[in-house]
Amino acid sequence: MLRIATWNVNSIKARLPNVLDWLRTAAPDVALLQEIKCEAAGFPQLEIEDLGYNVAVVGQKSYNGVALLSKRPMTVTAEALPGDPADEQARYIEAEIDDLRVGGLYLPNGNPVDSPKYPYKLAWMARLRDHVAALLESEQPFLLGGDFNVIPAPEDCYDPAAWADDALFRLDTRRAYRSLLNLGLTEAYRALHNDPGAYSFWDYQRRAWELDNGIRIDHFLLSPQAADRLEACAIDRGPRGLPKASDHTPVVVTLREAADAA
DNA sequence: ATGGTTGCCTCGCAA
Repeated sequence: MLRIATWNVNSIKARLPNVLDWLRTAAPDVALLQEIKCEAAGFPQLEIEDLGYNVAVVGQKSYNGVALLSKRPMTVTAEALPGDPADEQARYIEAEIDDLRVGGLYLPNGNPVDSPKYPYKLAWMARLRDHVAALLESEQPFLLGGDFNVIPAPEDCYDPAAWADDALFRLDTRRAYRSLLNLGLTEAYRALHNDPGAYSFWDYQRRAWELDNGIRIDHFLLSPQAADRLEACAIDRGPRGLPKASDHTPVVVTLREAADAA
């Protein structure tokens, strides 16, 4: 089995004890981290390597930033989402691990929707769609994991009406997300569970965690060849309830090995 | 109730 986690840690420096504890106990084979909020030189590489991970980082000062951790050998295949060389935001990292292509992403938030941030989000999603189309051409199994900043459906939100015009839920956002899925991808959690209220993010404000006012925005999208190997997908709410928690909690997908595929 | 919280490394911006 291959277990892959995604977690928006909201600053790797502020979260290091929580992240190290979770990696030790959950011990995923691969971990995709978002919002590390530091440059590659400031990433706590040694502490994570001590847990048995190879480390690849696409960093940025203060904002964004993604990392890919793998206990197995990996080859980095991309350090930016193709399609806009002028885009300097650190939001995408991709590697080959065994026969699997793994992309870790931090999709733009997009709020406020009447600012340039929203068109940037939609443009980023269009670039992601183009990149997925290219990956599908190869027929190599692949998986995208990360903070998509997209609430796919009303059951993924504690109060859909309140979020109707938010950049994470408005119609144009969900339309772009569906057009990505319609290329032939499988969203791992929803393929295996039909429970409403399975959230991955709770705002720091307004006692959102205590009231379970959450949203589900951290996802795994699988190519057909990867979806054939999908075994499980789970949200680990544990880390969100600990002191000094990130506002996101980890999601873990389990794939059968290539040799075990049906 | 246009509030509230966290992290960046500033005295505001992003989420």
